[in-house]
Amino acid sequence: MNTTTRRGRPRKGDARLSREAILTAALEVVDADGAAAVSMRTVAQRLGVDAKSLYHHIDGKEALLDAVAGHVLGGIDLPELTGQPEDDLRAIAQSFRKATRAHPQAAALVLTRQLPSIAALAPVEAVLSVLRKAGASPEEAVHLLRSLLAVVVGSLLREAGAGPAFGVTDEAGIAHRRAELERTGLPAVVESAPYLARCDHEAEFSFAVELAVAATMQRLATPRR
Amino acid sequence: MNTTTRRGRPRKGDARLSREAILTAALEVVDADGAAAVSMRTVAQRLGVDAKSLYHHIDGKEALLDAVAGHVLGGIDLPELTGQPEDDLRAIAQSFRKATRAHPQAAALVLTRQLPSIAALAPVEAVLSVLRKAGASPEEAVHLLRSLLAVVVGSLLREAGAGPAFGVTDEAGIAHRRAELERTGLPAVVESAPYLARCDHEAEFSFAVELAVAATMQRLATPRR
DNA sequence: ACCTGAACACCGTTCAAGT
DNA sequence: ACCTGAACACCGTTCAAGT
Repeated sequence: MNTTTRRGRPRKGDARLSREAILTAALEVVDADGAAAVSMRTVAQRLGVDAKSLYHHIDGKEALLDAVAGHVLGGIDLPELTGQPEDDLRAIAQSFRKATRAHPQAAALVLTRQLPSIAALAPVEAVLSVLRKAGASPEEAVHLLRSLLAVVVGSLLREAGAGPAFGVTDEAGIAHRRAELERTGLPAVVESAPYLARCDHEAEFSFAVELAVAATMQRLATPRR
Repeated sequence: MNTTTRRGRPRKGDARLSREAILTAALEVVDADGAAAVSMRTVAQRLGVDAKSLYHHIDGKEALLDAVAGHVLGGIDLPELTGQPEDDLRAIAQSFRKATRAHPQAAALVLTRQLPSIAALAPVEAVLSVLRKAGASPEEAVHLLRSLLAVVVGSLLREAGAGPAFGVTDEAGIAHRRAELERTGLPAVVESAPYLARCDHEAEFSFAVELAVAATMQRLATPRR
């Protein structure tokens, strides 16, 4: 036991409060107890500080959550591009997934907040440049980018447990869910119930990305107008 | 001015409080002031009732929001199927969009909540049956369904102003956004800035759906394994 | 059966002080 | 320049009453 813990007036000579420290503390709260557990008070407590002190460094709770989301998104580790458009698009999508999987409890935050566009610029530049090299016009590249982003966001949102989902990953739950689906009596649902009841998120993500990449390449191969 | 307004003890002989009435009131609050404005107190006030009374009909705030989301999702008006798989998939996607556009402020709620799978069963049955008729196996139909759902959810989430977005719809904002994008100096971003700065949500939705439907049909035309 | 008063343990945020 | 005490106007929710 050393001198780092104190009661009462905390951290006299310790590191000062800073935007960076607040952000880190907030992310710790998210990772530990989920995004719903973030409050000015819980974050401040983790720093041994009064909640009101945070306002000297951050613009309020909404701004704090935006900053956390931006921070996670900024953690994307983009792949080196190979020049093979299909491989590169796949790899960028996977790096996006990796960034959100690093903080599962923060995923919904990242996918759901209106982010300051700047935060996501690096991956956007990467996708656009791959599409341009593959023959897309600057305009078409934007449409394709948005389609790809929709697939990625929609898939990761399902994985984060937000958004409409049907499948479940634990063996116990699958059987129950399957029985539930079969009881609906809807013919196509019943037929697909065994597959609808389970969900391998990684496989589904890859499937969806694969489909989107194939569609993209197919479209670029077809001369337009 | 008639006798419907009262102060103090409200609605003596009026319609009784009910789950249905609470749900409607909550949706009114969402439509009027956004999902963030929903509280047990604001909803109760709209019914001329104490907040605590709601607990006799609903399981708490989270359950209330789930119910509102389910209610909006339940308002989907599915198209009659034509037997043309591509047309049918497109039409189902558009009916999904229509349901969320009917309550724009509730869209994020619908797209973001872990819904009781039952709520979305009708559209799921529709999509699965179209895919089966188009030649998909029960298993492949599920993967394709999930991919399509991801595209739809991701696109609508962008439209709802949640999730990462770049474009803007008002002429005033577009110029500003464009300048901002050009200042980044990222070559592909700069090249596409004029298109990146604006976003026609309906067109982007249709584009993404079109791409996904094309990919789906292409895949079903290719014999698997 | 349904509604509420009193009460509790929380929130985010402002502002005038304190060092 | 940075932090906090006092204070305000909110939250969701429980429980013991009241009708």
